[in-house]
Amino acid sequence: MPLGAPHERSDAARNRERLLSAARDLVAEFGAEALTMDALACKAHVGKGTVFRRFGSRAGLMMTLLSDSESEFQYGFMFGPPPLGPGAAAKERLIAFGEGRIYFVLENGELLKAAGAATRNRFDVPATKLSHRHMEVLLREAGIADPWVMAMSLTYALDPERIVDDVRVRGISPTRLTDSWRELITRLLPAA
Amino acid sequence: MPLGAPHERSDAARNRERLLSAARDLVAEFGAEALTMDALACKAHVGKGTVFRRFGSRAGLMMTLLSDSESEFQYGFMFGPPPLGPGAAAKERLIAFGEGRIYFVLENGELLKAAGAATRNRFDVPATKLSHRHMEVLLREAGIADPWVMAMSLTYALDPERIVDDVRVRGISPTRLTDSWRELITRLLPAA
DNA sequence: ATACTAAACGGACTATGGTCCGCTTTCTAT
DNA sequence: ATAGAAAGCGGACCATAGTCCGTTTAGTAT
Repeated sequence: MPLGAPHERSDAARNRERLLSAARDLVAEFGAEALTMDALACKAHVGKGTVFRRFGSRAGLMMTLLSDSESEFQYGFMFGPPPLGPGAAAKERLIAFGEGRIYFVLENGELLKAAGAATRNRFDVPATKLSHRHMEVLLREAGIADPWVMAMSLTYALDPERIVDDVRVRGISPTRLTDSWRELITRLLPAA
Repeated sequence: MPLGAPHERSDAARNRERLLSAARDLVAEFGAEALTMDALACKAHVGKGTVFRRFGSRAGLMMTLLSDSESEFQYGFMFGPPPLGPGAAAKERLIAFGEGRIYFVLENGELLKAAGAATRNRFDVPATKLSHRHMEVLLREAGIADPWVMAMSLTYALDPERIVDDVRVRGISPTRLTDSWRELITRLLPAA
């Protein structure tokens, strides 16, 4: 909760816990795809309006559910050891970032797809902004002319829907994805 | 209509015309985003079931609406003059393809976004498959190790939602997009 | 303790994509 | 012309995300 928030009312806190717990149960049992807001409200013994006030939307709920694992990955590329974290060359860090991202998506794919779908402006997701900014900085360091736009191209190349569907629908192995990502970054940033 | 189709009944043909005409009117007047299937059925004086039998889904309708301009673009990169069409080097053709695609998306953005949204497996869209295949062939010709996967990365980099939002929401000029695409392909395929 | 206020609550309501199925129309074979 | 079959039709119906607003409740000031 943001600083300066006046005080969270006790009933609000209680309902938030109920909702998160019920949501985790439902996702564990039936998968994120199958979670409906009505079912969640019902299972948490809470009104539907409460669900939406708390999370804003289905996508917001999914992002909340993701935030722990997401924070962990973010910590990894911002403060962790090289080659993912600081200390390695931009090229190595980008390769490691893409590989990490691909495995992260494959672990949390359902949640990520659900968080991205039905969100206008997927880019408004804070985690997406942070990833984009990270790649932008590395690309600038590596001498790319328009790092902002290039980072956007790479962001979409790592789109959760793309990764999940490649692997689960089109039968591409994760290794092929990471190998191809490595080839992409290697050719994009040859000077090392 | 595909060969071997037994015969299109006259009432079916009449309703198809009515629907297409009504759909074009609605898109022209209110934009593709705002088109609802109920409104379309009503305006065409046709039942809702008829709309869905004809087009399958909202996305299917949008694809039908797109098919003329899409065919034109497809013709351009398959049979048209170089550098877009055959006769130029793979690298030049890829650069031209991306540029053409970016402008095509900016002209038909609403329809394309509407066609892609709400479609599971965006990749099932035939036009997308064709574009992917085209890039795959060019990438193989240029010596990319896994052209299928790389073509998928580039497909997502040219995602309609991405292009439209970059330009219309995030204020990036089309020129920056095409310049960055050129940089991407140039670095990706240096041997020319 | 009481009264007051702002926040939270809940569930009926709306919007919209998509499905279902009994009825109608067109075509064809006789 | 007639009858039968297959295709087409329409709109009631369903599922689900998201909104609205009158009611309840937790904190606070007296």
